[in-house]
Amino acid sequence: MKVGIEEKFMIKELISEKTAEAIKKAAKKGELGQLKPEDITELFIEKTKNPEFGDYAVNISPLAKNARMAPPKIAEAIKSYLNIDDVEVSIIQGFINFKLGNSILNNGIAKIILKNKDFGRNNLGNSEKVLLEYVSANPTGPLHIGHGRWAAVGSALANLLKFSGYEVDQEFYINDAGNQINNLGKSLWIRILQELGVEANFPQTEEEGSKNYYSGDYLIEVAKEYLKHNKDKAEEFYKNNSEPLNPSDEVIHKMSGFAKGIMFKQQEDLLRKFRTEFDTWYSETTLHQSGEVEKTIEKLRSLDKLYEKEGALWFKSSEYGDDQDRVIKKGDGSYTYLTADIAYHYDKVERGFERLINIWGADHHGYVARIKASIEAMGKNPNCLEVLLGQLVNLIISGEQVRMGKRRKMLTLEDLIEEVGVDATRFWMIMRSIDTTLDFDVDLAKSCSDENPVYYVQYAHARVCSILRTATGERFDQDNKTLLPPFITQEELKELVNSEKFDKNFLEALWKTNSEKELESTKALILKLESFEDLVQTAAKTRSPYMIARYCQELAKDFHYFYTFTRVLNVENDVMKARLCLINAVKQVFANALDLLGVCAPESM
RNA sequence: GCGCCUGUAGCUCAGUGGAUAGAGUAGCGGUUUCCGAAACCGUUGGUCAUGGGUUCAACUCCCAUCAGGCGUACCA
Repeated sequence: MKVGIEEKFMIKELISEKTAEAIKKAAKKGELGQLKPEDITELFIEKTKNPEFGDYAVNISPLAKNARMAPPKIAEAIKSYLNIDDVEVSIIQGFINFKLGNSILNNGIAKIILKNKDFGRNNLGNSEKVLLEYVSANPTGPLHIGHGRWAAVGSALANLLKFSGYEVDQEFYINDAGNQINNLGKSLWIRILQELGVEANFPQTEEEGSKNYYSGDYLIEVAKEYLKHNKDKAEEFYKNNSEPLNPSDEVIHKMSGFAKGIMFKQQEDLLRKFRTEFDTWYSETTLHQSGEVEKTIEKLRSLDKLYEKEGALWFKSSEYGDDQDRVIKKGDGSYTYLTADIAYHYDKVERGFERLINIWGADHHGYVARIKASIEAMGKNPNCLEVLLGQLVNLIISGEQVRMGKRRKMLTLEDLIEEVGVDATRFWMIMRSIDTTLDFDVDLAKSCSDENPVYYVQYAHARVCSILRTATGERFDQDNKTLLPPFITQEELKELVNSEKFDKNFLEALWKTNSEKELESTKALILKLESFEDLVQTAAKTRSPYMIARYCQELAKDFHYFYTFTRVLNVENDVMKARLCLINAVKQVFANALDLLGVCAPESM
């Protein structure tokens, strides 16, 4: 079956277009007072607050100013030109309300069956080439919970943007150069010495430089791994480096190289397990080695954006809105972190990406102005860079807040996933707007109870599947002790939702009932399903995967409500078929939505 | 001091300048001979931090104040 006109449009679009037409007609005829057709602003179609009013509504009060008429009169004038098939139009004060008829609702289901996996897909992005960078952790230790939030949100956002017609590349910038990497090497050296039985300790106080070491236990394993293959080498190093805290550059280099290799591999493996897949792993070191960093400096120099002061080289970022100028090359001749980052972002633009989206922790927000300044200084449009600043994560364990410290003992992302599972962790990480500090309640996320929104959603999906299984399974007749044939065979069920030959007429049976509850719950469910398309666009536009998570909860709610009042099986055959088709649509929408989140939609649980 | 984020029900959070500010959870009271009760229904609970301003209309926009978080490096 081909997609008919009715199935092409979202209900909101349909109402919006028809209303705009009606307003234009009324304005042309001079029935809207002073209002001219060009005064018409974008109409805001909303769901009604109260179902008694109808299903959708548009508030025409904003037109009152230009028209110089009372809102109810405006509404009356517009209404007389408003004619939408199978939609009842009514007026209450400044609102025009729309009540949808059955055939519009049936079309909503038909659209889902026809579009299937592509229901919700749209072309908002218009193939814009996006580089989405997130996580970008230092390879100096295990990923922590905060990284987990960006991994979950970032990968979900990537899915969402792709679904909305953007061409997305996901990238992880490996901060594998600079001081922290040296510190990592020095720290590993101490662990290796300890494994060799040498007296070697991390500095204990800040004065002694404890901040410059990674004293977490995880390096013990790395030290053991190193010694497995390089024991002789380590002993040889020790002969020439008797002071544990002052190894030679050669030792530091070897140690940091080994450690970061292992750390990076661990991060990569964990992220994959967490369903976060990057297209590119971009190493900071390669930026230095390829001369990209030098080239960037030369470019800025040639544009007269650099100057020397107090033995350092500065970038005039304050010319572009930054609070102050920034050091590009330190007094000791080395570069700051910013320098490579400028080169990196310039490279992103040079690679042909039209939009750069970064997810950064809020603790990096001071960086936004400098990077934007550098993009502008290099002659590109700084607005192509969108930085999504996410607030941090607090862990709640047994009702108490546990603060994360990088260099102390901590709960890593791996531990969390181990305890809570990938699905629950992802859902919890995604379900809040990134503007708010996330309280991650480990006990709640772990609990397989009604308190856990993940299971609430997954349970709804499993319930749908359970009905479908029951529908096609043989039944045992208690009274006669015999087996009855299934309600419907596998083949019949498949035919019912076959998008090739789909005939929506049989959906009329959904409305045969006289039960208010059945009608109401069926209608609410269909409206929720239909609204997914619009929601995806809003979520993509505002870069808000959390909206998808909320939607899943709402859909689950509407389905459970439907389930409670409306039986699918053991009803008249044509009604059953129509309802089976409806719950198939529910299953499909859950699958599409959960897929965007990277959360499983289980058949049973 | 300055900058960014936050402040909405006991708790965790939604809310696009528009109708009586919503959900989950907690509390209280109910619902299962019948497709999965990991569910559902009802009910209690609000000075939308405070004070001004703009607007026909403000939780929403602007200003100030208060509170919390995060920044404010020749660290990354």
